[in-house]
Amino acid sequence: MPELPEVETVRKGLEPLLKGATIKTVTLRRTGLRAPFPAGFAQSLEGATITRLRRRAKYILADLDTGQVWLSHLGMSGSFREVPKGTPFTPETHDHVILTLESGKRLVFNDPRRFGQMDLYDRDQEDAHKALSALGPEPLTRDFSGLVLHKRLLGKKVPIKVALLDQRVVSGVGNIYACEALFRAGINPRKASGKINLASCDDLAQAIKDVMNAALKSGGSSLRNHRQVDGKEGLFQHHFMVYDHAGARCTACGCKKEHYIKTIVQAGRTTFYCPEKQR
DNA sequence: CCCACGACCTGCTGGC
DNA sequence: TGCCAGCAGGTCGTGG
Repeated sequence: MPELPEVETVRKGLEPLLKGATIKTVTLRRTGLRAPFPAGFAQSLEGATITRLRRRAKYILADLDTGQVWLSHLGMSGSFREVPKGTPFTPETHDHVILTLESGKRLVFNDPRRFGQMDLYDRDQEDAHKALSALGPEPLTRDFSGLVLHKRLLGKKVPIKVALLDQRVVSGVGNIYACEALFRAGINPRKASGKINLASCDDLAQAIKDVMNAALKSGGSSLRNHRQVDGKEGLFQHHFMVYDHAGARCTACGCKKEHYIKTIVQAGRTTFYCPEKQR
């Protein structure tokens, strides 16, 4: 469940549980996810108190009172769930990391595909962390605008859809919101990113902000039964205009002609778009 | 540097 | 009904 709105929803869901919480024990049920857990991972978390929960791009960052930061990425299929105090706990399939807090509550990380990531680094070295150092601007801040996007796309030949998935261009956008934003901005996903003029970049940057803000209000999108920390599902999937709508009549674009949402594959990912609106 | 492509995993769906 | 190819919200490394 992992683009910016989903990750931010997870962060918010974790906050009441984790902020100020002290980690009592950590159980690792395998040696790593996509990459091995860092040396001394469990021991470094044990006894630490979480002072703050942040998000950068699709990463959840937990500041510890030890000066370290606990980094998590959900990959394609990762999720956190809370197990209340006193509830008997037996691990389910793909429960890989279990934190028991001093409060008696538990936090479980489950990830069937194991594309997720967990790491630990020193807070004062944050700029040097490989996953974070090259990230582009946060789309929901003032650091991101049509002008900024335009500059970042200059000279690029990759299709705009592919550029939006590049976390160095703008961070936190994934396949769903790339498709939805391009639709809203009326931009053809195949268009060479370096050839998009400033006015269109303005539209696109605004579309990214709009669609992500709308998704955040709905608690993100829940595909394939994915749930948030509290067990509820996000609702934004009901507001998709193109994503997952292949073959459906395009109604949202407002033009009167009868036409349909098409798919193409770009950089190995399915792009959904309306050939009429996105010329 | 830039870009295309495969690899990493498991689970679900749709077509035969 | 059962089986299997194909596909899934992401990143990273390796080539040319």
